[in-house]
Amino acid sequence: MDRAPYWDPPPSGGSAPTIRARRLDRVGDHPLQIGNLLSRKEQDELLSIAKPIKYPRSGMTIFTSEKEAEYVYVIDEGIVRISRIAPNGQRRILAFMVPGDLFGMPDCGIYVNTAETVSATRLYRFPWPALRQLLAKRPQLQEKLLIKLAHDFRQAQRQMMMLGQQSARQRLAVFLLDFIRSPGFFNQEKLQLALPVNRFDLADYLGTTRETAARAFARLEKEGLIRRITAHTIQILNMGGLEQLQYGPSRRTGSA
Amino acid sequence: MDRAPYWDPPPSGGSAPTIRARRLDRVGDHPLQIGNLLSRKEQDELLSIAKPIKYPRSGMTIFTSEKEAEYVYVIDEGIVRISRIAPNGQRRILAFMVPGDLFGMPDCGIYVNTAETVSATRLYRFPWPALRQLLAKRPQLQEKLLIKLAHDFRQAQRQMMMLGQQSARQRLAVFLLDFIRSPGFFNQEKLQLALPVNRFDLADYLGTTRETAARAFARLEKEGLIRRITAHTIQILNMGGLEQLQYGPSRRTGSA
DNA sequence: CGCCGACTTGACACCAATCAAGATAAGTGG
DNA sequence: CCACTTATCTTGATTGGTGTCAAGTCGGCG
Repeated sequence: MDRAPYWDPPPSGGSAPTIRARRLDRVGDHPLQIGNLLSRKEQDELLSIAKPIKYPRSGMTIFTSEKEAEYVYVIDEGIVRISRIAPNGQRRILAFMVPGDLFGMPDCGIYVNTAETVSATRLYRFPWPALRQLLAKRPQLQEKLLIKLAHDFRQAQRQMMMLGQQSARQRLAVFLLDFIRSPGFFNQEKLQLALPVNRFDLADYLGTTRETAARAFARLEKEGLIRRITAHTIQILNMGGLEQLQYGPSRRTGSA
Repeated sequence: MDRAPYWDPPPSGGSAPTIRARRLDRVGDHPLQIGNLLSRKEQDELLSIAKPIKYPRSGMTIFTSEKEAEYVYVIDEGIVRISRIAPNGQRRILAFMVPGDLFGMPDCGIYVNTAETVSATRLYRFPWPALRQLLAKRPQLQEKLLIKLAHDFRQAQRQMMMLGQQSARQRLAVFLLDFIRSPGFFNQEKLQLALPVNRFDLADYLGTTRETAARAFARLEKEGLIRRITAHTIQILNMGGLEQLQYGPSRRTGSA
């Protein structure tokens, strides 16, 4: 609140990627950050009520929806998927969270989503009552939480835009570009992208199926935009072409 | 913050409809409310920096994306649509806002969405700097803003679920049910629903086209769930049937 | 080497976008 | 009040993307 004209400095990467960039230019040597907004003093205060938790493997459950919400979490290392089950039983991944992201905000005291690890993860756990007390004492800290929330809100809106109006191929291109912009996944020299998620998670995130996701990969490859080294290692052959895809025709026939 | 176990009392209707319910049980006689969270004292404080603005007709622009964000708004009366234009030129309506809703939060000092009136509207306009100052002084007020934001965030997530995984007919059913739960639109005795939005806006909100929306209406009518009196007046014949639709098969073939 | 999971590709059916035309309602001028 | 115009909504025919089912391929691990 001492930098932006009115309110909102960009909480993380400038171009608002859906997979938010992992920031390496941390303020101090402290590991705790929330979207790179915190001052050193705020980090210390937060650390005093936080407990570090480790999840050594992927596929571990951090919390499930409908359960009583006692904690809120901030990622220090690793990737977490936030998902929800539709009334008809389908799973939908709402977001992949990366270091610096905050999740687990309760609604009427319970979690509304489910959080699971996608890779080995280290995170900070905050008891709600203690965090609320701290926020009440520190309006600036609360304001930064608000900024972070507003940012995540816009990410969700962006995802809404994508889900409703583009073909699976276009959505895949946007997804790849988001990851490319995130340091830690993309090797600039080899032009290789390391996808940390499998096709199943990818499909549930893009709102499609594994088969269609695979076909979208195949088509991008046939068009010369990418090359599949392995299923999780993608070489980018034509970055501009990928970027142009999202400006392409609106037509998403046969699609919802 | 004196009612819920930890944090989050439901900001408006209990079942979190996408079109949030207009609350008639206001705290006092003051017209200003934000999701029915504010105490009388907070209302007074907010009113002291707010200016009432009238938009007498529908289709009027309140602000457009990319423009410098000077104000934030709270609806007192009427309906506002929040939209964004995709890179390919398609418009998408992200939400319909009703009385008690807050919108216009800037990102890095500019608006990211466009807001236009759907009907004649009366709203309160807050200059950002003054509002920020007030929030810094009143942590409880800021907390309520945060609650409101978290609620809207979950609405967006809910919309994401819907957009990605259901057929146009199912999405229309959910949309109708949301409006039915909102007092002011649904006549309990006649079982008639007054839709304030035209097919164009409806289609852009549901992520489909006018034609498909019309066909979805036609099919619901043929199935005996609703009856079209006029294009904007719908009689509900089988409420339970509508509700069952959202639990229906996950299949959204030919759909994204 | 063989099993097993994840990924990929093919065939088919279906929903929805598009193009086009018709029907209904609303607004306008005589 | 009625003809005309216009906007909005609706329906039909066609086309294409995608879900589903099924089979095949690739890679890891014991």
